[in-house]
Amino acid sequence: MSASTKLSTAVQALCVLAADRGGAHSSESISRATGIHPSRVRGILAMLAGEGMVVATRGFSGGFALARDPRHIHLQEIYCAVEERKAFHLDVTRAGGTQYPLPSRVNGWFLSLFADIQVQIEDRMRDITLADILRHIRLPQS
Amino acid sequence: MSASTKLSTAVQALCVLAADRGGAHSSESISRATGIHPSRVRGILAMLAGEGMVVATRGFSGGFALARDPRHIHLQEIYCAVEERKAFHLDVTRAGGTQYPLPSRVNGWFLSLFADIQVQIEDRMRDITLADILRHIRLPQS
DNA sequence: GTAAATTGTCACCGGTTCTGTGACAATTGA
DNA sequence: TCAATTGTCACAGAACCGGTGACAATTTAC
Repeated sequence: MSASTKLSTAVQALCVLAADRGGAHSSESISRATGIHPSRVRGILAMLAGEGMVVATRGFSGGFALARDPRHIHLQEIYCAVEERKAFHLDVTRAGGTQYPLPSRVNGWFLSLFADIQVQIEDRMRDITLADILRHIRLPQS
Repeated sequence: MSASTKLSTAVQALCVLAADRGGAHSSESISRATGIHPSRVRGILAMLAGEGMVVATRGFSGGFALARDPRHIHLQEIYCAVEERKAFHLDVTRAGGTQYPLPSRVNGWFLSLFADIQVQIEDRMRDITLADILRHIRLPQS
């Protein structure tokens, strides 16, 4: 994994919110715009709300809205909010201790390399804002 | 996922081969050094043999041996040989055509971003050779 | 105060992928 | 001829992911 589809889903939902910042959008309406199941929309936007990118209000006429200007929402934030596993994940649980020194040495080296690459990727994503994405995909304004 | 354990396994096996280039190493002996199942060793080294990094000889006193100097075996080659899926994979099969224009636009944008990142990662791996890895892990010479 | 709308969250199912393992044909040298 | 070895397939178990439904908690409208 891996960048799963969660990242894409999150960005799609944010695009809907950014396209009309007049009021709150329900998960139902976001689902109509994207084809994503409402429960999934709620689950993913709840993660973004937990990181302060989105404001979620319950109850009648509730829904989701952007908490900030799209120019100040960075792709790296979105990525970190929805992806718990790193892009390059290496399972080291099976590196059998001292019996096999080679696997643990190699895995240790890989872990530091992957951490390095991860930083590189996140730096790259830190330079991309939601406003940039909106500009590139030329969202058909509703 | 995505850098699976296959990459680590491949590097471990190559380290064994590089540590003693005198003769061929059987999958059995590589298994003893790494704890990896012999069948798995064969499967992964067969991929590397297909890309010309390793020479595999069948029959009595057969086995695997490096085909080149470790200074000329690059991590990027190993990675491409064993990993069929890209690190950043995005499943776009579910982007439902014209009914939902937003998902396909966002996914298209992501695909190009991920392709870019993939190039960055592979460039990084192209600068690392098997000899570099051996130096860093200080392989206990047999 | 009651009802409706909405989020938050959990649980379940089905599909896919990965790993570990065994088995066996093909090949090669003694 | 026989033993050793690769190449390759198949199978099971685990883990993960996406899709879906259900329901409690919360808030507004009336």
